[in-house]
Amino acid sequence: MKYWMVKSEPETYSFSDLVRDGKTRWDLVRNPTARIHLRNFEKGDHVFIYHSMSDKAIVGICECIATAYPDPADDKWVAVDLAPVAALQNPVTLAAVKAHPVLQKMELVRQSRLSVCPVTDAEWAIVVALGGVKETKPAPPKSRR
DNA sequence: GCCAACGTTGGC
DNA sequence: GCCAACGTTGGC
Repeated sequence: MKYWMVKSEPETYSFSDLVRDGKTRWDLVRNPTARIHLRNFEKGDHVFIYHSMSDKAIVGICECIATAYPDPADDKWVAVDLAPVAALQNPVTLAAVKAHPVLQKMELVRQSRLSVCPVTDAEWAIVVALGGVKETKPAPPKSRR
């Protein structure tokens, strides 16, 4: 199993939107390097969600539930499907990442414009330890009678 | 195939 | 709002 990070502006699509939706198509990625990474997603890989711009923090974890397929909007590009796994209790901010001797070497810092990038096992463990993990369950079905 | 001009992303 | 970094476009 591999680890990844995808970025999104929370005003456009946030981790809480993903929790609400239960799963989502991660599409509209229009960068050649990001596409290479997306194509390497395997089912079961875990993925950090990073909120860019207004938040600038790693906020949650999701899982790849469908590997790359053509982006319905433009089949030159690809999409994957993601489902939420857990929120970070304390989002790990970009400032914290830059302040950490190991995390400051993350692709997130090295190439800030890349919207899909790999995360090493070591980086993953540190972020999870710093952030703490809170189970994110789909809303329980409403009892009806 | 090179490179200047322009566009986009995202941090500050 | 500015700018750095990177990508894309198009003239030559």
